[in-house]
Amino acid sequence: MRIGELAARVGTTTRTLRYYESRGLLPARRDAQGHRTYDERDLTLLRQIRTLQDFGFDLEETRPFVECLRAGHPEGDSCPASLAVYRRKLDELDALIGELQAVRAQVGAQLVRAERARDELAADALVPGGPEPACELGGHER
Amino acid sequence: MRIGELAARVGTTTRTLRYYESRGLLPARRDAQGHRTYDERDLTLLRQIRTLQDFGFDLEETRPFVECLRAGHPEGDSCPASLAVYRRKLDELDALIGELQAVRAQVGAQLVRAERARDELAADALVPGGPEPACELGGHER
DNA sequence: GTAGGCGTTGACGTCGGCGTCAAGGCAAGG
DNA sequence: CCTTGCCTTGACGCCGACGTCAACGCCTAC
Repeated sequence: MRIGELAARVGTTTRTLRYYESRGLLPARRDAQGHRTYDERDLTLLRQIRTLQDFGFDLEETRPFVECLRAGHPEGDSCPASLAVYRRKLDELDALIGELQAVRAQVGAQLVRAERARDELAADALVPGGPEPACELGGHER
Repeated sequence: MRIGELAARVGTTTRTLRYYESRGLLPARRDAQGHRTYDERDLTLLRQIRTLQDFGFDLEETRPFVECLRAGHPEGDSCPASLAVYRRKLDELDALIGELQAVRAQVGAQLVRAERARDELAADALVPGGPEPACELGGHER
């Protein structure tokens, strides 16, 4: 199988495969014409890389998985180094999610505050007598 | 106030202020020496930018807030355009947090699965008689 | 012969938000 | 006079994961 076919089979581009090779992640054999040649094993390696990439793993973080497969293990995560990457990623994700949730809360609060301020200004404009600055003790209507 | 002092007062760098100016976000007056000159209003604008940046807003997304302040409003989020940015950001954050939680769940599941597979292999190695493939009906000990 | 379709290497572009020089100006202080 | 310290503009570097273009080679089909 040549580079175009492999790329098509995993839904990526030839440029990407050449890039992986330049990073030493997915080296290729060459045929008589100097064309890159891949087999079914490379397909497995590439699928592993792409799956992790889809999860947001850095390319370097996929390396232990690829080496694990290349070492003959049935799964890319059958090796301690891969598990370590999993755990590190989980920590990163937890930290990031926590930060984002904090930011979300802050921005949400800002929006509520700003909308309330806007509505109060609008209400003031509708009442020519001016806004009621505070609510005195006892009933305030009539 | 010149650029170095302003930068120090908000805890950023002169390079950053010049970058903001190049983006048209924070233009500066010039003194007789051609040095950039800022006043307290610029300090307010800059603090608004930095606050939003810390929340993860793109520089372009801070522009409505800055223009709102420059238009004389008391707060950067006193204008509809700013509120729209808030809402868009909340949607983005919700989407992103959701994606990250989904990824977290997937990676967590992978880790559990891989660890279990590893432990089973280890247990097999400890039992020379070989692993018990399945649990037949009835008690299985003694 | 030639056009199409595959492959090759090399090199520059992209995105955002700056960091980091390089080379120079101008003013105050010793 | 010279140093120190602030400022100026201009330009390249960085990060990751490729996209895109250029110029070329080889094989096959018409």
